[in-house]
Amino acid sequence: MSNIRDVAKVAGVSIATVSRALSAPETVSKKSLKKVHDAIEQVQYKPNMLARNFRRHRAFTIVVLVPNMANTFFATVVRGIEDVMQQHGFGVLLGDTRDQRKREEEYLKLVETRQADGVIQLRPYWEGDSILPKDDIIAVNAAGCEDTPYPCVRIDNAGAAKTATDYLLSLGHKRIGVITGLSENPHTIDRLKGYRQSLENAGIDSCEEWVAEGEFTMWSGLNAAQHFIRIPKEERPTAILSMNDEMAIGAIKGFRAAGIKVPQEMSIIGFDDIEVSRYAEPALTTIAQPAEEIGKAAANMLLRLIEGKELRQSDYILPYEFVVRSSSVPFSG
Amino acid sequence: MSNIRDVAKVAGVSIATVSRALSAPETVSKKSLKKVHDAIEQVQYKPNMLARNFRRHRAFTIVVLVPNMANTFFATVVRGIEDVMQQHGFGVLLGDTRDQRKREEEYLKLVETRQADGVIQLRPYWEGDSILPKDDIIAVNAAGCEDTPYPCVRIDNAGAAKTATDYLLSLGHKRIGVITGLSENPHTIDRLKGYRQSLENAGIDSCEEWVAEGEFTMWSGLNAAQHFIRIPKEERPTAILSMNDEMAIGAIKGFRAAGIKVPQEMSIIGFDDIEVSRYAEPALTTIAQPAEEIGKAAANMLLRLIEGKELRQSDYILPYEFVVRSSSVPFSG
DNA sequence: CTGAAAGCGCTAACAT
DNA sequence: ATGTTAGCGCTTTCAG
Repeated sequence: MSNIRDVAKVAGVSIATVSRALSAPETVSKKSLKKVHDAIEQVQYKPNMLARNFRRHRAFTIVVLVPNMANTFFATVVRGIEDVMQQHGFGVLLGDTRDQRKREEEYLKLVETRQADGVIQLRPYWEGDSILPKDDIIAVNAAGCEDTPYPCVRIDNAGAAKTATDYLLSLGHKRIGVITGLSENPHTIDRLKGYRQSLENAGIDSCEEWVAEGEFTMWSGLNAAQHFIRIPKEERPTAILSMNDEMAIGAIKGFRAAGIKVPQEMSIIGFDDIEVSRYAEPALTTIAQPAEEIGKAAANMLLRLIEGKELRQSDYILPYEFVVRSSSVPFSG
Repeated sequence: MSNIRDVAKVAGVSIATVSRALSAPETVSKKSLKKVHDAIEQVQYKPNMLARNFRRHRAFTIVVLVPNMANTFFATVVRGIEDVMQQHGFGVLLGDTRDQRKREEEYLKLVETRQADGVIQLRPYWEGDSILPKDDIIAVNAAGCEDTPYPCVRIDNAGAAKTATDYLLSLGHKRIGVITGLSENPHTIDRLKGYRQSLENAGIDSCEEWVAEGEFTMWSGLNAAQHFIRIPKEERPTAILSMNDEMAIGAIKGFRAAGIKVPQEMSIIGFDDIEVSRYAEPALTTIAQPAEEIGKAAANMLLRLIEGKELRQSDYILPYEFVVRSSSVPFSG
């Protein structure tokens, strides 16, 4: 393994010149530059980034905290993050936390011990259960919720849920159910707000029976369907807003298994617009979050922060789209 | 930011003792240990891993090369890798290559420049189009194919494809189609081998028309369905083996759109057993790859290699499972 | 534009 | 069991 000294020797220049030739070529004469490059070629020099980063007090690495990498939505956000980070010469360390606080802490240590320069958190901020914000830790939240006390890029969750519910109302549905995430989850709270607002505007009293708690997994969506199936048909919602696509897919499975036709007897709207949703049977009407864009925006924010720059805004809201497909149809009493 | 020197001063010991207290506590007296820990607490010392890794000539980081992180199967393998790595104090750098060779090379540089100690490649080895194996780069292939010229953990792809085809045969199907990945993709080759073997054993001449080329995406699966739909009904396969679940899901969508009933008129078998497959309509019969286990095994292999140990075997084959669900039914001519 | 030299924070001989 | 000390490979003043 050759080092900068070997290159200097072969090139007949000082190590300082070699160093400059690599990190600030414009400050070196063409002649020296050529000598250095030839020498690098000759001794097969590969700079030791471990040494370089150490010296520069920068890891050129960030860590991303993901509740579950196998979730397509999260994976897509991470792709966006990774794309801009790699363009800027930064590596992305994967922190699949599996919803465990201990793992979050473990990964955060990478930042405290300088192995990473900052962190992007994909779990929404949760008062009383959040390891961020933290002094001396540069962090950005991606795809989070309202009132996140550190820089954040997200969509208007309440607005999106309201849009979807409004749409169901416009189709003539009067009893509209909702499948939520865990009740304390901020996404649940924000989206429930929009859902309730919509019903209220329409003069409909929302009913406790219409709310089924899930946990953002297909399995829990299927479970939630059971809840609605148990309600007598005359009182049962005729349409449901699911707070993500996974649960919507699970719920469809549940309803079909019970002989309830989707969408004829039960309209369903999802949230996120993951890739499989358009291939679901029926194709899912859903709120499309710009997952990759969210990731990119979060990455750019974090880079600015790492470079010590100011942020133009610290609650960056991206537009969502409402995508109508086949899982939602007019009410047919 | 305090350093080891500050700790030593406060504790009244030498920096060597502090260093040892952290990395080899058993070689330090209880008394010194306590002094050190108290001092660490007092000055809020956090070791600078950048310095430590530099000094130890090790990044304690690996990089994983993934063709597409948004693919659930890959994401699950990565989870397995990450789990093992984090238990061993190693970070996992994400290298989403988006099927671009340039990106692969970019990420491989992280190993050459010592920012990572090794690499796990999730793209199958491809003669003439592979950046691995490479001298001085410690690498393991995960979920790859036969005859990979560097350490590899995988399933028996040919055997799995044969199992699935045999099953279709046993259900009475005589015309059995297959949706492949790109024709040069080693997975395509290995699995096609099993498929052909099965037909041959049954004395059936496999027909070129029965093979539709996809590229492992839902969209290409839907496309492949079009191919089969164009074949006159009397000659059309009555069952299809798809080389992954995504394409199977796309194909089902395609057949349904054309009014062909799945599974009544067309049985379909997938490959991988990603989570959504059991929620598909109909639930997918499929080859279940032990994705997370593959990741864990690959991670353990890589760790041994990084530590300079020998491998017990360099082509590690894990068992697959054949999962029968509702997308495959007996032939009903 | 170039070179000499002083470390960055830590580990690992080596000596005690 | 502990301390002294010499770097790891690189960047970055500071002179020239």
